[in-house]
Amino acid sequence: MNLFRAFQADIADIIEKLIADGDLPEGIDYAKVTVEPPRDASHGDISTNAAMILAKPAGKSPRDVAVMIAPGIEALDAVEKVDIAGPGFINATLADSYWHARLAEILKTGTDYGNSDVGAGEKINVEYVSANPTGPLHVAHARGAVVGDALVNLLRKAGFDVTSEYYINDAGNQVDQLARSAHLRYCESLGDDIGEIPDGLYPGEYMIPIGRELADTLGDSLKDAPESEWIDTFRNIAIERLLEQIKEDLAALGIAQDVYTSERDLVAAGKVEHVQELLEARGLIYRGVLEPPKGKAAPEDWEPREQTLFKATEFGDDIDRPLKKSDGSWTYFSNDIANHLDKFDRGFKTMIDVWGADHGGYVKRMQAAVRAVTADEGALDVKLCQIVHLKKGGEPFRMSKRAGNFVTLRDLIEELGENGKDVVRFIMLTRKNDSQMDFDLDKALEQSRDNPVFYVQYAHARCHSVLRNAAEIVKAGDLKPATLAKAELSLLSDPSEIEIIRMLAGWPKAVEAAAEAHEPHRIAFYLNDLAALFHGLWNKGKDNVRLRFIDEADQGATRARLALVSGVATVIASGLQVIGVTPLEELR
RNA sequence: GCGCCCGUAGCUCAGUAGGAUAGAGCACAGGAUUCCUAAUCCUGGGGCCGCAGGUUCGAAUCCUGCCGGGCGCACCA
Repeated sequence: MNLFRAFQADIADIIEKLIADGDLPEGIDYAKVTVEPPRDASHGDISTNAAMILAKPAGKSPRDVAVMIAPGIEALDAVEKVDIAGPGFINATLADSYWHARLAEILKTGTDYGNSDVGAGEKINVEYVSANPTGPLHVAHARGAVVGDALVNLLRKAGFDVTSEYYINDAGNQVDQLARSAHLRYCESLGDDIGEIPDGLYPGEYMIPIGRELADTLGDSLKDAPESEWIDTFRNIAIERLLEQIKEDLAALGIAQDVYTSERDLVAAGKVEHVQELLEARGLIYRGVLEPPKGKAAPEDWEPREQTLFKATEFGDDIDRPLKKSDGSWTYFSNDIANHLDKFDRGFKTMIDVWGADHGGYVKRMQAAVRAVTADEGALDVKLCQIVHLKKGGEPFRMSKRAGNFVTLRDLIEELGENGKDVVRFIMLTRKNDSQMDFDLDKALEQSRDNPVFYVQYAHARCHSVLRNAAEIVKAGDLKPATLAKAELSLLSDPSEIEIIRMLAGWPKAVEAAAEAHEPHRIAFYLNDLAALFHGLWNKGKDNVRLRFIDEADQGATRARLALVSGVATVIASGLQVIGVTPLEELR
């Protein structure tokens, strides 16, 4: 349970009572009343803006309103003291016993701590990666993959019913070029000298084994045959093989989407026509000619052409958008509308797409289309992931012979060694998605404060190290969280101990806030802060023997502190689960 | 030329859906190991939150206009 939400409900009750008693006007709006942790810990544990929100409609000063509300808060069991401060904040300090109860709750709940029901089982679709099946994944895809996958975990923890999805762009010109590339490699495998790979085809060496397989299974009969005789087969096989590779790459990051939707299947099933009918029926389609783009970006071959256009401008886009190419075939945009309508038809009113920043110009029109086609019942949120600059020792990093100039995802993970998956996943979440990011391979492997992956893992390992060492004093069976929860937790009274429990108890709120904002990076930052607090407490034990976790002379205090340590380990593990990183119990 | 994103300490970045005296790491200057991993911690200096207006009890956060950087700009995917 998010404790701030609980207090918010308490305060709502207090306000209702004041209304009933005639102290506050009937029908006063207190929806904007919030309960939050104060920025400055010296202001107590929880803080509400209630008095400032209610002052104006109540026709009183914030202070007067605060004076009315404060006694009700003070009467709550958990509250030790209440202050009115600043412009009208009501601050409450909670009793230590309240925090002890939270710690016990954490230990009993385990890594499920932080699970929430704010999602209320609402269905959400998260589409991510969706890379064209024309080559292996590269680093740019890795960020979107991690952000998408962590977002899925996060939303699930917050109580949403999440489906993760990959949209396969297996229709259109580029997969025909893929088929031709495969045919070229097929000919090569049969002994032809193919020379330079022509412009527009895929030159990567990853096409070679596909050509060989086609030669092995199909023989040489299609070598000089007209394209129409082989293109379907070649395209299908090539897509299938590359999709297998992509899935392997994703698996190396610990990712496997629930649903793979094929663009080609959607088209074949007539979904695009369905989109057209729907938009037609709503009067959102017309034949027209677009203005040429202004300024220097105008293409030289531009000429006025009549096209089938969607009235995207009615939904906030800058210009109306073509649904059909000048040759009458569907645009990618049309197919993608069908993709989103299909998701809506499957029951997803909230859809999230994770895209690369180079698709930024596409956001408005897709959101416009989703609104149009769902009659405003569906909503699309797009998370744009900015560029990742890969570095090594401060210098730009390039390698890869496999895929032209790009570093593949596989290269990246291999370069990072046995914990490559965990390192990539954590580092990719150390920036918010729309900030550019430098990813330094050397730093990512460094064992120092500067490397957040290590720093958090170290805190977790340190907890377990303490618990291992404690086994010499406390019976192993008594080290289980459920048993530690029954320790005399009131012995945890030092401010720095309470401070850590306060941080741990803030975990559910952190989860809810991150989930509602669709921002998984917040989890990584929370964990870094928690780790810092724990390392700090650990070191305080150097000067102050009383703060050491293990005290051979005092079994009771030791058990209480071990409960705290176990709670820290639990919450770190819970957070790492969201990020998709395996918590380590030992580092070496 | 238009649209989107970004602009916070010397550097890299957070800033909890508008809250109180704007934070962290790195770097820099000091300090802490008879003691659960010093792989860590503590202390210090450092800021016109790009600029200028506006909205209100209150703005780094919301609105408008500029400045600077990135991305994208019929029918490609």
